[in-house]
Amino acid sequence: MLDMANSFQDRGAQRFVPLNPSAGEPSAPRGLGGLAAKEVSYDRDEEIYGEGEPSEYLYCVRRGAVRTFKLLRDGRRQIDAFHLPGEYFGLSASETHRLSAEAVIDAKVVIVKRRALETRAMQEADIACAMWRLAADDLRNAQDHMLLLGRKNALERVVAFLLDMDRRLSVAGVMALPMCRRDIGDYLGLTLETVSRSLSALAEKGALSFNGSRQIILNNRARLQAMTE
Amino acid sequence: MLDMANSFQDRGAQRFVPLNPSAGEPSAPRGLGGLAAKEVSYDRDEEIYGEGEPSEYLYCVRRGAVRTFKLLRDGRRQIDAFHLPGEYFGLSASETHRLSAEAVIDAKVVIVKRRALETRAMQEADIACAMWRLAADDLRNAQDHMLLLGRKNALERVVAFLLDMDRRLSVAGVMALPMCRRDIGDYLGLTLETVSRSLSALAEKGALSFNGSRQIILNNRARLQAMTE
DNA sequence: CGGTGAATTGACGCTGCTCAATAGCGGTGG
DNA sequence: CCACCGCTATTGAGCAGCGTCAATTCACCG
Repeated sequence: MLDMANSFQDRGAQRFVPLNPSAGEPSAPRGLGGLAAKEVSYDRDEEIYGEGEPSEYLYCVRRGAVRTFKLLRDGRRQIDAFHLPGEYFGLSASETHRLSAEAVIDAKVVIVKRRALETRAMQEADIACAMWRLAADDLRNAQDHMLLLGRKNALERVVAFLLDMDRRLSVAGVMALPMCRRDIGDYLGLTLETVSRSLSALAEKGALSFNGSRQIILNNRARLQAMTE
Repeated sequence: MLDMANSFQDRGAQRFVPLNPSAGEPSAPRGLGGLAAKEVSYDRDEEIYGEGEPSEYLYCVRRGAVRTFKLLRDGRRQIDAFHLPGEYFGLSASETHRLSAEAVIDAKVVIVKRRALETRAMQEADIACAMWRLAADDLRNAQDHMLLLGRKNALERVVAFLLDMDRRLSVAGVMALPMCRRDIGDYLGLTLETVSRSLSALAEKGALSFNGSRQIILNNRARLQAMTE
């Protein structure tokens, strides 16, 4: 069960709040505060929900990766966030989704009925506080990302992305990106070509090493960090 | 007192959630859920709080306008949001502010101690839900703004800004902008010159009329709306 | 009126986009 | 096992939209 002891303390990224700490159960995990949960699988590029649809669940990524995004009528896409194992998404305060969600690669997610969550939240302040924290964590990420989209140049954006992904999914110093260059571009407000060129430039400078186009090793995190501030 | 009856219904923008519906009281308004509140005044461009400082209050704009923003080391600025009368800001889930806040013009704000709010929230789910809604509304705005910053061109950005401001502060079809072109640019991820040029182009096309550089009348809202979708 | 900060407008240049060609990589089947 | 195919990524050339720098002009206030 979700640890509520410090609901108001600064606790860092949401992914460290386990939906189901006794992980590994195949299906019907106990879920948030004992609420019924269900596991669902999605294929690569499969839609999880669409913008405008009723918002019925809170989702937690178990395996794979998910992108949430918005589209303009002519097809321009802005990816809001990538959601990796352990992270929550899809809980909206409005009745309908304000974003669409798709699996970046084959993914498993755990879902909890929003209605049940809200009912519990009206009774138990702990649950309501946890929901507040989820929204607040998303908001913080969004604020950082607005600075990136509004004021950083291409290289700074790519470096920020790499450092974020490195922190969230590196194993033994190697990150295996689940998403393609177009996804990265649509997240960073760039084209896939500009992303590719920026990565090549960083590799050229020795700031990173490739192990195939999606496996990347950062060679000097502190120096990269200084490039985005 | 904040209406809690429909805490989980889709209720639109946060500014319609009155902190103190019996407005007009000069000082010490009753505030959120009966919590002690205090009124504070700030001069134009005065700092309300800085990024990194402890987050101690929830703020509600009573008069004037407030900008919240982030800075890069070299001075590039991204304005996160403008906060107009009736709107809340400054409540962070973390212990420290992730944004800075300044008065755009002379402003009065009502403040409520965060500690008191959180104490109440742990007891009353209503309060916690209201806090969730505040964060969720901010998040929704941030998501829309990321699409704007990442994928819209200069003209589309300026049109989106005008429609938003028109909705939030127009009186009898006329909006009196409290902020300068630089503020608008830093909000839209543009330079002040590009903002000025876009406004001139719109006036040239007859889409809007000026009454001095900061008083603007939109002439065809539906057509403008179609330009940003 | 005159002064000061804000806004407009112009000329020019650069960053990142567009369009296009090529190279790499992973999966599939002969 | 390797040849092939399709998708992804890289790289190049040219261009355009927005930024930069600079010169006026405008609006507000003493």
